[in-house]
Amino acid sequence: MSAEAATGEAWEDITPDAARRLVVAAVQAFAERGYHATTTRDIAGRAGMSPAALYIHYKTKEELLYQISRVGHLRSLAMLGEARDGEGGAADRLASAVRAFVRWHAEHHTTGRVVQYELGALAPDHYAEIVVLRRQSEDAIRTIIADGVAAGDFDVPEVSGTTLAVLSLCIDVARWFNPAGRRTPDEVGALYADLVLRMVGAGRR
Amino acid sequence: MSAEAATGEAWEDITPDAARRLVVAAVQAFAERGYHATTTRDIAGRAGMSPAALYIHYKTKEELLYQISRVGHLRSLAMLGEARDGEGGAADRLASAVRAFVRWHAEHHTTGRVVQYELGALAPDHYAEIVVLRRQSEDAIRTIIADGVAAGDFDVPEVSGTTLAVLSLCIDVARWFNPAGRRTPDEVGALYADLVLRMVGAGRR
DNA sequence: TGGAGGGGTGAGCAAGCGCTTAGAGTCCGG
DNA sequence: CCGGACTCTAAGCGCTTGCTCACCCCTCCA
Repeated sequence: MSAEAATGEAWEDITPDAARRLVVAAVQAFAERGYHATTTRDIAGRAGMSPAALYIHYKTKEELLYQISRVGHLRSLAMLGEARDGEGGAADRLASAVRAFVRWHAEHHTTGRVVQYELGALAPDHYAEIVVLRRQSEDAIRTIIADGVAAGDFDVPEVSGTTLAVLSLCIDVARWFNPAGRRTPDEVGALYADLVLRMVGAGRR
Repeated sequence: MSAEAATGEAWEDITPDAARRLVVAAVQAFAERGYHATTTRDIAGRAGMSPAALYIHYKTKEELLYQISRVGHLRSLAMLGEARDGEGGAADRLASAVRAFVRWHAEHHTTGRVVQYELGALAPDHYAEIVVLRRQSEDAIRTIIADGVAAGDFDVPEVSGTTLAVLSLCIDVARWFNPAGRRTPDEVGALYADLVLRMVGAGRR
């Protein structure tokens, strides 16, 4: 199945409705201001509730962040794992992975910003768990690139460094993407897929 | 003069010594924890002073951040401007710019993190000023790429998008670079310069 | 020698934070 | 109809924050 079959955004699966509204509000506030500059009063206000209501559904403010981070990372991993295990050569799979990953970060740049840039606010045990997920995502990309090199389809002098570069490109989209800008998520995805294939020297042989 | 002649790190030019120690302490604290999670007590403690001493040299906590951000951005701009105006073809100048920029972000990743990721904590007037500097840095890279396309040395379907991609690569180094890691700043700079030249299709013709 | 100025500290202020608690309202099952 | 569970609010607590102030010490100059 195509890696581009992106999982739905939103947090529709979160119940009850109040818990979902809090998560959505937290994502927006964390993305705009960062975890530490966001207050529980701010989150609750955006969700149309009192600050105390937050603690009915979540143990702490940090647990909200953890939930957002975990779900976001699991989605990333699912997307990249799907691309790695897809059919086709390494070039097709790499292009597919980049298109999907870039598009996700563009379409869900608010979630992306929280997921990628608020790691430092996680409690140590939560952080350790998230790091494992991030490592697995990195491994998925590295595997595709290594496959390409092994098959002679790619010309890559340094697989790990190149893997990091590919991830940097994809992740950083969350930082700069502007929905009001001139490029759609699909357009950025396509451009970046092409740029990445050039980086790995696909098609030079 | 070569763009790689990087300006010195450090903040040696800041006087008096106390003001300099406060800036150095602030850079470290902001890089580790982020602006909002850093307290004035934390900064002052790292500088070996009392919290009140901070206000002898700086009007507010935000002014400290602004100073760090402004100097960092001016250094970036000087570096990139120098590369743009350097001698040689677009490929040489682009490679030079990327090598210098990446190396700077690797060597000074603490400053780099503050400069690139704590923009949201700046006061509106300071933020507006910094955005101008960032735009100029982006323009420097775009100019080199446009020159390459015009000269027929580059094969770039979308100059602006590619410019953003190049900046993403360079900037993101500050986020992940680890001095204890296996790559030196020079090695990352060289790898990234190569990757960027492939991205713009230099040497394909 | 005394005063001014610069640099610094300890103590504190006003504001705000994350989180808790007592009480209220609603809904549902017995 | 009543009691329990769930959800929520108003009010508040203990603590921390950015910043200020009164005072002190040291150096320099007239």
